Amino acid sequence: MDLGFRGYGSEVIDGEEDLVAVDGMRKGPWTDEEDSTLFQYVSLHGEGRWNSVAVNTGLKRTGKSCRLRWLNYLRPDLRRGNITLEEQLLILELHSRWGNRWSKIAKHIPGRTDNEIKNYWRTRVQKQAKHLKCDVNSQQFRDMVHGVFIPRLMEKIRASKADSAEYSDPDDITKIQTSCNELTCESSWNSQVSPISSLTECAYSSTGYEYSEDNHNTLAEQGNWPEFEARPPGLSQRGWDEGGRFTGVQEWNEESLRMLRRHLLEEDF
DNA sequence: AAGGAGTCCAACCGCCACAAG
DNA sequence: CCTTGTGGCGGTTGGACTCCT
Repeated sequence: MDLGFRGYGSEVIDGEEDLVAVDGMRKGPWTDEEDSTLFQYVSLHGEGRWNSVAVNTGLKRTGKSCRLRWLNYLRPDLRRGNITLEEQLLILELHSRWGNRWSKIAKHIPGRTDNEIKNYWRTRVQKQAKHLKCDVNSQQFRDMVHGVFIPRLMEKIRASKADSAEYSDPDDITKIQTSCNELTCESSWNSQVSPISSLTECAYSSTGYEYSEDNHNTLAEQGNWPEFEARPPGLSQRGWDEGGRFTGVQEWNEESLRMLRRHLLEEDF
């Protein structure tokens, strides 16, 4: 059965004894035969009761292992291939809201597993944070995500869409903005989605303003609180400390943004 | 060509929540 | 209430693969 697997080591012959746990259950990479057995069983009987899957099929795998293999690899609705720009955008946005709630994030990205998203985050995003000497869980990094990574992704999406007939006018950023907003603010999302972005909250806190709808509306009416770029007077002009460490939203200015963008271009994030 | 370093990702592990008995 | 079984989740690991020197 060819399911288009891209995994490695689907046939294990040598060292087979290393793959058998003390309870007689197999461990390690799945063989094509095991995959086929599990696939046929779940296709026929549906998901759930994973321990009974192992019992009824004769697979020497734990229920947990069967469940994981199905969810992360055999499920027919899985998408294959690289994470797209739009998916990256969603991951960044959703992670900024929910943190490491991988399964919750995965539910909003059709065809992608929590494992895939988690791997993407750890290998790509955390690497960036490490290079920038920035804690991935810090407010600073969240600021960077919203202030630089997301705009950069949106620009990339805009550039790629500009090649298609759908977005024939490459200068029309509004269309892309709308497209991205649709991606990140769909009404189908559940009510736990924050009405304001963490970026906005952060921008408020950096000024000493408490966020409230009244405050927000007043400032918006005055036209001086558009979003991230709105930086109240008197804040530092530096975005980096002496050690090359990124220092956060209160330090945003043109120079710090240029430095960060240059770094990202070099890294091709 | 070789081998060391870095990357990617499938799979495992431990913990937790929840339901049933 | 406990205990046990089960499924789900996030963190971590290990090995194949790729890149770089």
